[in-house]
Amino acid sequence: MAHVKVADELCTVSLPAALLGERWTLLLLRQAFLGTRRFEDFQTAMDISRSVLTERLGTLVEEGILRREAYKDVRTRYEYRLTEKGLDLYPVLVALRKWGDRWMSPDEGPSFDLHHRTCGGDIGVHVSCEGCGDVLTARDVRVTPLRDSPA
Amino acid sequence: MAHVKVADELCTVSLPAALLGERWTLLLLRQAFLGTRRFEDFQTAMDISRSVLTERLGTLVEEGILRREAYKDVRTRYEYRLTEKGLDLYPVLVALRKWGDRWMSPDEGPSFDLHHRTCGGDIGVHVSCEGCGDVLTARDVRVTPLRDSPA
DNA sequence: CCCTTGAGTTCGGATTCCGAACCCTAGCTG
DNA sequence: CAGCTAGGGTTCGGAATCCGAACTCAAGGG
Repeated sequence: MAHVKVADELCTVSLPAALLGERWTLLLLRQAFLGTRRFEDFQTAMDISRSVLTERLGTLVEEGILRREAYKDVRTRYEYRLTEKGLDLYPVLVALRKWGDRWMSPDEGPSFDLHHRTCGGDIGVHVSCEGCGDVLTARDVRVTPLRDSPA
Repeated sequence: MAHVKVADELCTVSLPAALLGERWTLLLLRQAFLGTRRFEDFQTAMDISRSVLTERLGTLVEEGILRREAYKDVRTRYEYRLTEKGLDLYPVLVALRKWGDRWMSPDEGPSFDLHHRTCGGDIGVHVSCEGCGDVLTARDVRVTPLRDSPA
């Protein structure tokens, strides 16, 4: 995370935003959630330069979002797999996807579908109130500064 | 969106990922959702260079996520406000925040709280099945490629 | 008139990114 | 066993971005 200074006002939005808002990182995670695991596969799927890929994979491993693991195929290979922490980013990616479906959908429609593995239903993401259960939008939420209010 | 080629495999995850995964963009949106609207306020709150801020605000306006509007204070000012399309990114930001709370929380805890405006309850984001209503994780979801399967 | 403020623009130097070439190790091939 | 190939990187020079600081420009204010 080269530009963590970007988020030096320690905040639980800006820290992850600084990490994920780095070129390629979100794309890389998308690819990981689609099942890509090997260096070569990331490289060809995303058409990213090898040096930058090395670096990004490295940061994500450092951050504990991916785990680098050797395994025996016909010979020793390495794979990058999502950790618990990484898998926990799923809502972010799905939210991105839902937004993309709605606002940036290419004419041919999305390139893959998501369904509930057991019942086959569509997947959704919702911001909701843990108290009353209502589904909320930005306007229904009140922000309360806790420390030195940010400007 | 300088590096849209990054996402030329047209996909409703990679398009937004390429847009938001650009340095500063997510931070800028966080700031916008916190209520920042003016050039100067963004600049000082995020400590971003003015030229890059100009450019980022520009792309977000082009993309229809922000709207630039003149208004009369003591004199004519400009503000950048979230459009409908922009507001609709809220789940992404909240998902980021939730993940940050869980995995990157600084010792002092988060710097602001979110509550349901009407009932005061906590805010959550969940991936769920629109069919059966279950809350899902990445492992509960099946991916079905629709076009040329991406490697 | 001169000063200040908001909102940018411009510019030189520092970073980061890119593509292409190179390296190293294991297994296979003959 | 010499040589070839593939996966997974590293290195390098040039191109694209980013940064901080200074400059611009218009509208009030004193």
